[in-house]
Amino acid sequence: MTQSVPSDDDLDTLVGYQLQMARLQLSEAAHTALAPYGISPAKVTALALVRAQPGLDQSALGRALSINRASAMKLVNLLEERGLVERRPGRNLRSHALHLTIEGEAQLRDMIGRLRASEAPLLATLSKAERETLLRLLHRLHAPLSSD
Amino acid sequence: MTQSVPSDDDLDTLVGYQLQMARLQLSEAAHTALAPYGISPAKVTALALVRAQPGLDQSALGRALSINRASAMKLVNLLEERGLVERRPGRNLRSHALHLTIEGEAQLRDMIGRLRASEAPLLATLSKAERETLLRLLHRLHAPLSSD
DNA sequence: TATTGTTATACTCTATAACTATA
DNA sequence: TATAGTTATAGAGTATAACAATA
Repeated sequence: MTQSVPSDDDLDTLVGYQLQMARLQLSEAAHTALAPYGISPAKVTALALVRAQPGLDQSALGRALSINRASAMKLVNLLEERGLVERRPGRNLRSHALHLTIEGEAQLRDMIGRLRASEAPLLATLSKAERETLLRLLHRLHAPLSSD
Repeated sequence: MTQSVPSDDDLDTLVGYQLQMARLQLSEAAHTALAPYGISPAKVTALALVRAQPGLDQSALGRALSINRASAMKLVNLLEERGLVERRPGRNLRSHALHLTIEGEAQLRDMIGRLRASEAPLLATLSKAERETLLRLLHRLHAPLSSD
């Protein structure tokens, strides 16, 4: 049982480091949970964004995911090939409006359920109140302007 | 101002999702902060692990970073080429003991300082107490057996 | 001029598989 | 037999650069 002495060059007090370590802890379980769909957690995020903002275009999707247009293009191609997303005529002649298919809606719900079940045992180390605090603080970190 | 209604198929209440979104928020600043060194945050983590556990071998480093032996090999090759890490004779004839060089020690301290400065403005949305709570909860998530 | 989609190409990170040497 | 290092190869994810069509 050692007494930790926080220091200025200590990695443990960097939020970015702790985020990455915690994410590693959950990511293996997440990939396993999604194995039946052969899809990555990041693609589930993309599907959820399309569901939350039906009709958004590829460039907007890319910006929300912090990837560029070309990468968003490849992502949408894959999701469309699998029948989860469709490109409809957009606001104007050069953009596409992205929408989930019926199949995409159904699969997304199941994927999210699997993800939730996969992280439950790893969160057992925290109380319900602590889990809620963690979610709230993380949310404020990436959505500082959100009011809810 | 919308009232959020938490639902079972809501991505916002997945810890893994919130971790990834918060990490994205910090990662651009982190890469910029490390640009003078042309090194990624993950490599800084590797250096910090070697500093914390001098003499550990490549396989152990890989396990700590959740990457396999072959990937750890390439990582150590790069860090050695840059003169930050050295391979010394290990416990036995088939393993190497990894150590930071003097230059590695110095650069690591500066890298961590840069990372700390880079995340400060992004953490301004949280109070000091909230930042400490966040660090503590994240730490417990990935180090559930740690006693300090 | 600026934006959207598209394509081609390249880079980073990681994995798998196979091999050698050592334990 | 099992483990540590090594090498070659492949896949995922992303970026840059260039172009066409449209705003």
